[in-house]
Amino acid sequence: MSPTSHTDPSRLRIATWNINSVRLRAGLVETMIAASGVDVLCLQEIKCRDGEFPFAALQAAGLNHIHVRGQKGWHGVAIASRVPLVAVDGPDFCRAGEARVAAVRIGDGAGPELHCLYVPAGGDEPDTEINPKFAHKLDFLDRMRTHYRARAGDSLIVTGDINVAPEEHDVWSHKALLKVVSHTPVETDMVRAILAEGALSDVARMAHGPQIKLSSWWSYRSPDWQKNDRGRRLDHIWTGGAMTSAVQPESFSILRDARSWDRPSDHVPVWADFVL
DNA sequence: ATGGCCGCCCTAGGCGGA
Repeated sequence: MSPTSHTDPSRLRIATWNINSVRLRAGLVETMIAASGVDVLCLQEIKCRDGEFPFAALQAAGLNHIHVRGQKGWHGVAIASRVPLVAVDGPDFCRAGEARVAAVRIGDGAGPELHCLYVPAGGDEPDTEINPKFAHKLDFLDRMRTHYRARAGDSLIVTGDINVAPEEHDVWSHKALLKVVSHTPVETDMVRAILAEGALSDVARMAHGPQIKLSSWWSYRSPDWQKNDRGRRLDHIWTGGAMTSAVQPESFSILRDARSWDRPSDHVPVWADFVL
């Protein structure tokens, strides 16, 4: 099992998890909070309206401050926290007007800014001429690039389901996935540019270097996800400015066990600790 | 690589996920 709750009040454990319906999996969210000792939880694909969010379940688990950006049936993101949050206007990355960005300041308003993102998956064909979903994904990523470039040096924590596995060892087979949406060169180059121009650090690779295989998502279609272990690292925690020295890379964790829970999400939780 | 699965919706096949 993974590290459990910690006692240092200045240390915040911040997690991201694509939950694939928060109403269906409110119980798993409670289990995850207990298993991880998480203080701030960023959720994607909540698949509900704001008022349908399972506030009581998260509050029962101690996350009393909740910011929801929902929509009916699809997409939707939320941030739930043990410490106070101040909601801020999130950057406008989505030209389709979908609920894919939630943004807060952690604490009383002077704390770092935290972004919870759900980047469009992009459909099947990695060709903007024939696949509008892929064009939408690239547009979303390009808006991210422009935004984070302008904010290089700011105190930022950027989390979420980025839907891109940017490095060779972020997929089970680099060669096999070069033409598969999530690992095509146009996408991986874009993510590298966002990180470089925004002076953002990828906490997973701060912790593990470039050579270790890491995954946070395994397809539902696999008859046995563990047997072939054909995963991809789609879920990310990036730091900017002072947050790059505030993060404790050795705390970085992927809760792989969660993929074997009863009726699991196809993504598992990812977290890291921050000393603020 | 594929599609084997999964969850949503004015309940049933279509859409989206990645």
